[in-house]
Amino acid sequence: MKSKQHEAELGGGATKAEMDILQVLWDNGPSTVRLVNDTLNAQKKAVQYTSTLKQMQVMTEKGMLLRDESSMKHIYTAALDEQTTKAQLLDKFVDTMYKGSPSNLVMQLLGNKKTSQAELDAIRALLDQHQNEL
Amino acid sequence: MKSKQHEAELGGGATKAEMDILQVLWDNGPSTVRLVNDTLNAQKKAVQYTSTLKQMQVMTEKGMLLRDESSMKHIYTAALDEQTTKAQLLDKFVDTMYKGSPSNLVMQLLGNKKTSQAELDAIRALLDQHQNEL
DNA sequence: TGCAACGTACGATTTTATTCGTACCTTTGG
DNA sequence: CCAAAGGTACGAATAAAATCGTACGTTGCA
Repeated sequence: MKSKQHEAELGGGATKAEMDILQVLWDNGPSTVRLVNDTLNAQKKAVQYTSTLKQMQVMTEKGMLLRDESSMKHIYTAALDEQTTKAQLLDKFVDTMYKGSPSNLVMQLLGNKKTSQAELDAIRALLDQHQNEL
Repeated sequence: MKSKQHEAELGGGATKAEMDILQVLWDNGPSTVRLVNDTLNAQKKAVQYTSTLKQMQVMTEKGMLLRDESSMKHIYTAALDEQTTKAQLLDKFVDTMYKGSPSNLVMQLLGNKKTSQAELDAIRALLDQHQNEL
């Protein structure tokens, strides 16, 4: 017996290297390892082709990626879409950092010097819009 | 030559175990390893005293914690306060997950089923209040 | 046809992060 | 005085994440 093998992960996991790969797949759509690796390297992340390959194979085993092996050049796709995944991660972030309270996070955001006035206006607009949709 | 020894970390780091310890220190103020360890165990995290000790020693080396060794029972303090640290982590989170745009994060929050109406109201109130303070 | 280019599989290594065991020092009560 | 309780130091064992090297199969084309 192992400990937990896998089970679609995410919601709990996704390491830095994994997120980098997921982001490329979300941005480019279904891709080959070659494309993902080239993209990563173009982004300043020096990494060997086989490292990316291995990483993606592992992610596939974990259920984070789906693989079409009908042709020799396997095509990978992120199992979950960007929004769903990020919503889960944000949720976890809010839980651990802000005791599960989104408003606490916003409070932090407001006090953050780096949040520009334009951003604040945008946030307010979003809130207004959301209000109207109810 | 190593690779980078340390340099006050944070802004880049802080693993799960480290965050747990920091949170205890923020909640309780300067504490002994004993108190931190007891707190962690009370919180369901079963961990040996020496594990917590070692972890805190490593964190001290990294500059994340400050240690007063004037008495035999060393007293540890988080090097950075809670708000500052969390602001940095939030900043990083927004950068990597929302291309640096806080409003994108809020958009996600609004679409998140788990964000209650009460939370939304609270967020609006915060925004109004913030507006008035300008 | 034969070889260079390009792919995948996979074991092994390296690097971090975590957890502990053991040795040894200090304080305190009987 | 000395043993028990409670501290710190530190090497080492585990676990988890990330990176590569090497072996080997497939395809295109000179």
